[in-house]
Amino acid sequence: MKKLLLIDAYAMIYRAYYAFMQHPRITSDGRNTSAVFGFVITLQELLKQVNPTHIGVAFDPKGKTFRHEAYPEYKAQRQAAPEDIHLAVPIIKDILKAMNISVFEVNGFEADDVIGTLAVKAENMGFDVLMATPDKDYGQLVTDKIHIYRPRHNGGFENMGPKEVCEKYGIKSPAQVIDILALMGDSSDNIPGCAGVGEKTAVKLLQDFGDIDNLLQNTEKLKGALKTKVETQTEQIRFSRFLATIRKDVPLEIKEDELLKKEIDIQSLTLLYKQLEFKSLLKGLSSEPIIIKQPIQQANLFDEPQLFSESVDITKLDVEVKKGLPQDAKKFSFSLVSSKNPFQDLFSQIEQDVVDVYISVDGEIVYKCVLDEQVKRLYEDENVEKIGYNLKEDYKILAKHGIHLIGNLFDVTVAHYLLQPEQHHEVEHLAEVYLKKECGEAVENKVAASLLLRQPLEDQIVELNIERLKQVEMQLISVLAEMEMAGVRFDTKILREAAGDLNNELKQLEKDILELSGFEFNINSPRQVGEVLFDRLQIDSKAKKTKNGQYVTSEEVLEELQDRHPIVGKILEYRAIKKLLSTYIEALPELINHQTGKIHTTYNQTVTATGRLSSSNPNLQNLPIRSERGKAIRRAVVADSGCLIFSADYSQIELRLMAHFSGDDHLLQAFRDGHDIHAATAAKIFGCSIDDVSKDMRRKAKTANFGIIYGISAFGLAQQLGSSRQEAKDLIDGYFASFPKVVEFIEKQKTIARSVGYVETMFGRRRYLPDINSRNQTVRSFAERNAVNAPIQGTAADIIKIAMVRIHRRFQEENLKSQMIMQVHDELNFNVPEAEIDKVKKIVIEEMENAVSLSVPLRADCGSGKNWLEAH
DNA sequence: GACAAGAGATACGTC
DNA sequence: GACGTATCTCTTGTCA
Repeated sequence: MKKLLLIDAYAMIYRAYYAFMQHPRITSDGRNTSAVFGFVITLQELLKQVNPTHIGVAFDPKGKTFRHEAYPEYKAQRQAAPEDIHLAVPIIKDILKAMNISVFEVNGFEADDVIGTLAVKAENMGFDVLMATPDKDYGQLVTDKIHIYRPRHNGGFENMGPKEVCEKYGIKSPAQVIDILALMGDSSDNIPGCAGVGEKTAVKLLQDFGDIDNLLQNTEKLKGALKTKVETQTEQIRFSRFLATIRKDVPLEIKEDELLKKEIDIQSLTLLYKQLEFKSLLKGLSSEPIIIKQPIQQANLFDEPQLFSESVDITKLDVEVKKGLPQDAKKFSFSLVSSKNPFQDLFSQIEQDVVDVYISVDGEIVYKCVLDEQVKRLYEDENVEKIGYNLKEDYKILAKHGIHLIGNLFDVTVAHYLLQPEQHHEVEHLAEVYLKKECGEAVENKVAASLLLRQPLEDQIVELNIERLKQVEMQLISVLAEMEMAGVRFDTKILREAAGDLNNELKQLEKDILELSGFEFNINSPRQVGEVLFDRLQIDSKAKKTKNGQYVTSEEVLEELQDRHPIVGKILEYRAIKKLLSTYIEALPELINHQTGKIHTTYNQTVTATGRLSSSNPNLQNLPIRSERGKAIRRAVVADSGCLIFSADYSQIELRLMAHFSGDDHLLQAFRDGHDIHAATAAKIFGCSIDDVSKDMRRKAKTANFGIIYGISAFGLAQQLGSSRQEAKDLIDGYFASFPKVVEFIEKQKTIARSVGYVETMFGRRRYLPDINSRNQTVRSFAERNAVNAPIQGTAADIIKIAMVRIHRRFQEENLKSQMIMQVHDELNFNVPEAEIDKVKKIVIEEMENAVSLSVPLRADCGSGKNWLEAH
């Protein structure tokens, strides 16, 4: 198989150069080598991943191209390339020469055109072609045999064939990329496009008309402003298409043996790398290890520069380490930071010297060192406590390098989260508050600050008597890191099929809605929907408005108005489908990591006011489950081959906590007897036996139970029930009469909050409620509801965190391959090899149900299946 | 004055 | 009650 890798040199150089903007690479004599270094790293990564048989690199020539001749403004707005890039180009060419890689540069043509021509010729000669470039314009060249290899922001590359290109824009053939660009324009290339037309409109026009020629011949079919825009800019659109078209007929010969990947000239390359001070790259060239002695960086920490003026040889670290270990491990605490590394954006596989490791042993001197065996030994020493900030990120980066961060962790952001959950937790901020010092952005300062912050934070933790909670949270850091790394597998086929169906439905609905209304408007705009429904169609004379004078068009409002006009139901359905498509079905596949094939969410440990986790990028804690259509998404969450998804969730944990906290006899008894809690609640409120509870009674009781936990008002309850305020009030009165101790608990919480200004969970996690004595009733009521809800929601969070830590430990102890992959507040999900199912089930249920002892039993339900939906 | 980036609103998915 | 994300729309910042 002949495989040709073509690289757009400038595009890659720019990308690499800017990736280093924050922390440029400067040689000892002051040269900025970021562009060269970044390019070489990218090249190595490409060679490693693609393993091509043939390779070529294309440069843009100096001077004008045929596009400039036709259009003087072409790329005119572009700033001149930074001097460092100019200087980098000849060096990069030297490196390529030493690597025996052919360079192409054709006067009058850009690199795109050269690559386009080479790609087509090579395809005809039987090559598979990969074009390495971040530039989206290349999409037009893609065929079955010619793909784009596009660097991803989170590292790695995305292989884009015709399918991916078409999916990206929602078009039918890659050639349409030209028309998209011609319509929407491209500000970086100064392709004018059609003013007022962006990507969305361009795609829509192409879906309707196929191509630009057809569009321009049929402009009478367009309406309104869009019609005017297109008709007045016909020439510009045609010309934009000319500019956007990559040429495939550049006069150049393609010689197979020139492209052939050859041996590199190690001698020349070694010389170049030495001049450039590329230590890690040099290391990769020779088989002999190169010992690097690096002076620590100067740092002006807390305006005491004299501490840092002396250069300390890194080998001194060796001495320090031995001195501190292991007799007096406590004294030797240090911090590691690498989370803000600019390289993370570019690569997931990070070169050795790219991870900056900063270590401090006393909060004064900070060592910058190389990630070597010695450092690895430290990290993996369980007797050494690791202090830092955002340790979860560090844990993951180190894991990529085969280093396992073990021993006690102390993350200052997590510690502060326990003390002041709703404040900022950035080290910079903490340094100001607790150390009264400016810390700034510099990593070395933040490292030192972390170390100095440990004691004051620890003191406060002891003062609040929440050491246990601290221990749980600190142990949770590595559990979460492992979960994030494990990732969640999605079956993209299921998502694609769902996307197809739903897009068709959406299109039909859009058509219906616009027809029914008789107006052209954007259904995605709540404002426009409101205007159409209430101003034009006048379906409700006393429509509610928001504080900004806009009509309210929420689901809740529209449901009330369904009978007034058939358009209302259609809009609701449109919104439901649009939500599924844009938030889940179309967004999730984009987040799949190409190396692992999985989605790696981030669990935020220091975000919520109550102690819950949150999940982002994507949020896996709000994947649909209630609607039938939405279930397809959970069906797409699948196990690895040979594995099952195992799911376990706490049954009614919050109501059980209410029973425990309030000590209400009926609630306690109902849980001890294992009754259906909502039916039991209904029986009590309505004064009948549990067998006589009707569906409607149960529904009301269930709503009341929710209301109690959330502390919602009679008004809110009425909304939930869809009943009158009086009826809701009667229900609440009935509830309170039936469960007097619940009332007592609620009142007690409010009293506590009023007197001390905060409430606590069972484990002492605090939530401060400064508004509890506000004279504004709305504000005060909100705080009062928090006084009830926070301890319940927060204790539930504490409990599941304890369970997670214990389960993770048990998995390790018993050498299981099973992985915890998701947490959804009261539910844990696992990827489990089939042979381990029974063991896992036993461990998980045992640890969840025994995480804490309450006056009611804690129950966890579970199930397993090939996908998440089945496991429920 | 045009465009991009950011902020705020609105709506809606979950527990 | 607790979240995060998509989208629209308006405001603010940047640059010519």
